[in-house]
Amino acid sequence: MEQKYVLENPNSFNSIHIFECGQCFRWNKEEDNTYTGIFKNNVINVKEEKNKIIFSGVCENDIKNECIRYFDLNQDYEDIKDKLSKIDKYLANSIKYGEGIRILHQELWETLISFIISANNNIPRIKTIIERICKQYGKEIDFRNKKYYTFPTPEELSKASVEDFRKLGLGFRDVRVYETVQRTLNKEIDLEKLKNEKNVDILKEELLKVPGVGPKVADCIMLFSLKKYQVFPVDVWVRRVISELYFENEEQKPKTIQEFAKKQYGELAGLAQQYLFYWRRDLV
DNA sequence: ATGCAGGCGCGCA
DNA sequence: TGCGCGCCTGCA
Repeated sequence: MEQKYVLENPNSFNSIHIFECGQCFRWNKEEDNTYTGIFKNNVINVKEEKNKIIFSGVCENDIKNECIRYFDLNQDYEDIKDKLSKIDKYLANSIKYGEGIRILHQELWETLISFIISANNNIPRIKTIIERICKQYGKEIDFRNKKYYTFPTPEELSKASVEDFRKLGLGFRDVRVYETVQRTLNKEIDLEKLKNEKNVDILKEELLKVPGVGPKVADCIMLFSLKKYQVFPVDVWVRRVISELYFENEEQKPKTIQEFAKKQYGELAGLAQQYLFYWRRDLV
């Protein structure tokens, strides 16, 4: 049965900015320019109308609570943008460009596997691979005469062999994902412990032990799932944009970029990263 | 066709 | 500790 939640007078909410800024892989644009996506066991359609956002879909629990958490609706993005815009004109400019960005609160397990798959990969292919995994191992949910598939739990994914992953197109990431599933099942990787770890340095150290998780992937997981707004993932685009804007286009090392970001943007560096990334990647 | 895409893991100094 | 290199795959 379909549920509905209407957010009145939203601020800082733009579907394109949110779903196309590179943080998520399972939201797709519909013919009518709304977006439909799936998180946990929820299939949600997001529709923007004048002065309101309409969330509708099939939800295990209360759709309002699910959306408030997932879309970070209790966070004051106007305040965040004000603070960041004062830092420098480049950031202010990119914030104007991606004013409706929000950092989604995505499930740790899905984020972990998705970003292991993202390594040395491109977004269309990442999305295709994830859809294949979900269709093969997730649970089916019907919504408006279409079938959607949940992201498989560790138990569900444990049915896949390395060869199965290879057939789904993971390439050399097959062993990494397989190993991660196994280690999660035997509790060598403890998802709950990771969720509860407050210290970002310890958290990163733990994430780096996971096969297929290097510095960049670990940062993405911390920002996109564990709400660590201070971490600043450095991918090729961020490296490019920071080098161009602040280092006279001289390509800097990731380490230099991170040190710079911490100094320049402080505790909200991760948010700054999203605005800069979205702005720069959209230029091409 | 060859290079490249939101890196990682390995081997070597 | 820090570097260089190879890697599945699909697409331009």
